[in-house]
Amino acid sequence: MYSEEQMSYFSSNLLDWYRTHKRDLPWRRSKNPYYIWISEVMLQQTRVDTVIPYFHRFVEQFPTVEALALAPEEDVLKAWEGLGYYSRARNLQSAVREVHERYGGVVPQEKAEISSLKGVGPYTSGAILSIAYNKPEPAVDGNVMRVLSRYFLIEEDIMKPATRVRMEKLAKQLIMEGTASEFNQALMELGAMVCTPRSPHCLTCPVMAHCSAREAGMEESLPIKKKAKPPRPELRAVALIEGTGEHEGKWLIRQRPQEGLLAKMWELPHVEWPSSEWPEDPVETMNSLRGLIAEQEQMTISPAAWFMDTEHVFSHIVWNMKVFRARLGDGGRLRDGGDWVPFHYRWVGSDELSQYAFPNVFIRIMKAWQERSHG
DNA sequence: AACTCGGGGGT
DNA sequence: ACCCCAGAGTT
Repeated sequence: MYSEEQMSYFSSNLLDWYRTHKRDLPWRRSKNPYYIWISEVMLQQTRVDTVIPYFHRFVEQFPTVEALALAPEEDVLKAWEGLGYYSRARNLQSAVREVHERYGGVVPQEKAEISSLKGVGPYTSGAILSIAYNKPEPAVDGNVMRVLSRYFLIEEDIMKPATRVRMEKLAKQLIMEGTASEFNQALMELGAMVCTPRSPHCLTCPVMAHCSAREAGMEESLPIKKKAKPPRPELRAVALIEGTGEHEGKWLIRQRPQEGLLAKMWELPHVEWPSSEWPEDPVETMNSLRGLIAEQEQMTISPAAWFMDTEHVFSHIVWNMKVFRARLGDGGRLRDGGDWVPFHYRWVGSDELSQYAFPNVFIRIMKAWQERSHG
């Protein structure tokens, strides 16, 4: 396929480069497969600098497989708060519980076994097996596909599963005997530090001499990647509900359903706006908000004033949000009778908020609220 | 193959 | 205003 010369040059030069240039990252200070596993899950779709503080806190709070297996799920979700893709945290704990119970707490070394764990896909299984156990398995992520597509000038769409499979075969062939752990990390390190998405630093690249894209002047136009669809807009009206009487000084929050977007996270009550744009008159918006909350939440509120606008961008949705301060109607009581209520509600004071895991957008709103009410 | 699932940093 | 990121699960 590719010349032996081009391949062996790549492997040996990349390895030499990595040994002298690798960053000192927290998860590189041990080969504990449990720590490697945590880091790899956190690093899915997330940058190194973002992950570092979360990794430190997480391994301190859950230092062993057993500690994580026995922890309450809500504690794990709280430790993940702000990192995003929260199913990663729930899948990780579920998988760690399986390792605890079925494998006696030892992360399995067989590809089939480790791949069967929740949240452990082709990349993560290869990364753990190679980095922690030095097994010659490929670990192909976005960095690796970018590097390989350039060095070997591969013009296939990296969004296609077939392209990743091809890259895995190639990446495996490139692993020299006994070097899997270092080589796979070297590939990713090159992608992160040198062979970057835009304006790659070819002049400092250890394998530039035989890089096919560089020779062809195509390093900036690879890899080929089909454009993602833009996120669909959603309007959402948020009720910032302040308690009265026995709930004075508290806010009303609710927990999201077990599955789906932001599963099991806590949030401020809000409704999707049934139209593609906001009314011009905020009074009309507040009246409609009261009606929607009454329909959907079986709860009467009195919206009092516009508080702020904000935006929250997901990969596939963008929430365009209007936040209103409000009080609870019906004498300030939650309806707790036989009516169907879709969410689990709770009154909490500002000192209790830290016990609950919130998506960042609601943390931003609540911070703005605190700053404005008692500066 | 297409969609779901967060959030932030780089340019 | 985009782009991308140490991806995996579901349909």
